[in-house]
Amino acid sequence: MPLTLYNSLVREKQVFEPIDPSRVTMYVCGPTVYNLVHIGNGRPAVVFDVLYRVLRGTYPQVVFARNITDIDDKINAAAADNGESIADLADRFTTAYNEDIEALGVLPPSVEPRATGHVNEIIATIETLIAGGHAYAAEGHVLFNVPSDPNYGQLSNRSLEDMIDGARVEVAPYKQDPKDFVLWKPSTPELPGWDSPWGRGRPGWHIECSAMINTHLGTTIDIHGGGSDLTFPHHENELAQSTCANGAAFVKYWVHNGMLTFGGEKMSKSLGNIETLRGLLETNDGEVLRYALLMGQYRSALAWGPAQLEQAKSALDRLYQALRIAGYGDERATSFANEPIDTLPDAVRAALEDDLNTPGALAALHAMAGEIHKTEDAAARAKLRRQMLVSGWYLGLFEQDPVAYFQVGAELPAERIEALIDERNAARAAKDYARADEIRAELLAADIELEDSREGTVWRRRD
RNA sequence: GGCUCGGUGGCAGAGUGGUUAUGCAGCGGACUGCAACUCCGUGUACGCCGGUUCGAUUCCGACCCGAGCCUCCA
Repeated sequence: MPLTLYNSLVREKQVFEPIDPSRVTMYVCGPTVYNLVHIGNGRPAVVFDVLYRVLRGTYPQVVFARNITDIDDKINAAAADNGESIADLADRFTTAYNEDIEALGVLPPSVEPRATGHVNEIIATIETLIAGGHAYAAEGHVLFNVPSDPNYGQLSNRSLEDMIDGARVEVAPYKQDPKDFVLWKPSTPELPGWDSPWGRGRPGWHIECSAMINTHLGTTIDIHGGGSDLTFPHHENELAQSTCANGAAFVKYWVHNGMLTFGGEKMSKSLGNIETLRGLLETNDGEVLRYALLMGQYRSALAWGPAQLEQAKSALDRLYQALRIAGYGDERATSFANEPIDTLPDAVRAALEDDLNTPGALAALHAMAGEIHKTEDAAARAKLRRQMLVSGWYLGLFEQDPVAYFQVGAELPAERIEALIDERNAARAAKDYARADEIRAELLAADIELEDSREGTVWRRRD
């Protein structure tokens, strides 16, 4: 089965056929780094990480760029508030972002370009647009002339007339057309800025991505990803700029992830109903958060909340439980890094290749876990365990030792726990159940739970 | 108002023109000294109304409801 992806541009699922199978290119919009990211920002990081893993398992070379927007009015404002440079502020939050998504098991992209590192390319792109009659300078600004692009609106599927109706923005006097958008804007002396043919200023948001894609990936790329809320205006504008500047097709497959909802509403900074990733990581295993993000198909809105987190935790526990009893050795999912996609169990592969049906893949994983429990055969268990771990690599799960998964963070030292277990088992052997239960209660008071089995007693941390 | 996408059992969430995932929670049972883990069983789910069809949750139409975008937003 070939990989299919839902292409937002044509609004249907398509078979993925790369422009050049020897070099697949993907670009995903990363964060604007002016504060800590929230869990909603974690969704595209995780979703496109899974896609990256699938592509890597299928094609010999995948160039994946995920940008950092490090010049922006909010960054300027935050830096001014803190009395620090925008570079220092952006560096801090870039580091924080990478730490946070690493905790979600997200692999580093091939390249992580920053807007401020591409000002020359941005200026060059703007000059090309001006030369081509697609942009004009006015009062220190440079604007993209929307009517110069006959295809404008194709991605977000709206006509120019539609846009005028809903326009909620004040029309600046220097705009030739109300829909024109900024490529370059002037900076006051106290604001960060770069010299340009139009005076000292800074780039607009959309042009960064166009310039960075050109620099790192090429004029026409296979996949452009990002949140569905970026479709308009950000991606529509990128598409217009790049197509007009390059005179070539820009993106073959536009892929957009749906939003996280909290209490039925979109989780967003403006509504304030957000939870920072960092905050969630204080009380939750990153893999549990990742599992929760994978519980829904990436295009759908996904409900987020404490109940969903509990569900994710219980479900992931069940899978780790199966890995544990299957005899784990030293193998983890990372032991199977970059295994070709044809080593995946059919059900998992079929699900992932069907527009990244991660809930389907997780269901297949649970089926494997059930089989592990139902068989006594060590070879069968080993095979199933291997299948689970390979699947885990593709999903970015099972990166922990299955015993450690249940034990990290325990209040008591392992030696103390083991000693109590030995004492309890001696009591059980002597049929002194009162003492045995006393010990178990003592451990439970320290949030340590015991599991007895024929192979002996194991302990786990209770959450 | 325009453009999208949805409404599936208590919750989350796949999927399919007929055999109706999966997980969490609940209930009953097995296992266990008791638990835990695990296993087995259990719930006449597909917004509403028509239409097509031998048969629709799945296709078509209308309606109701919800979410997203149209301003920064993943």
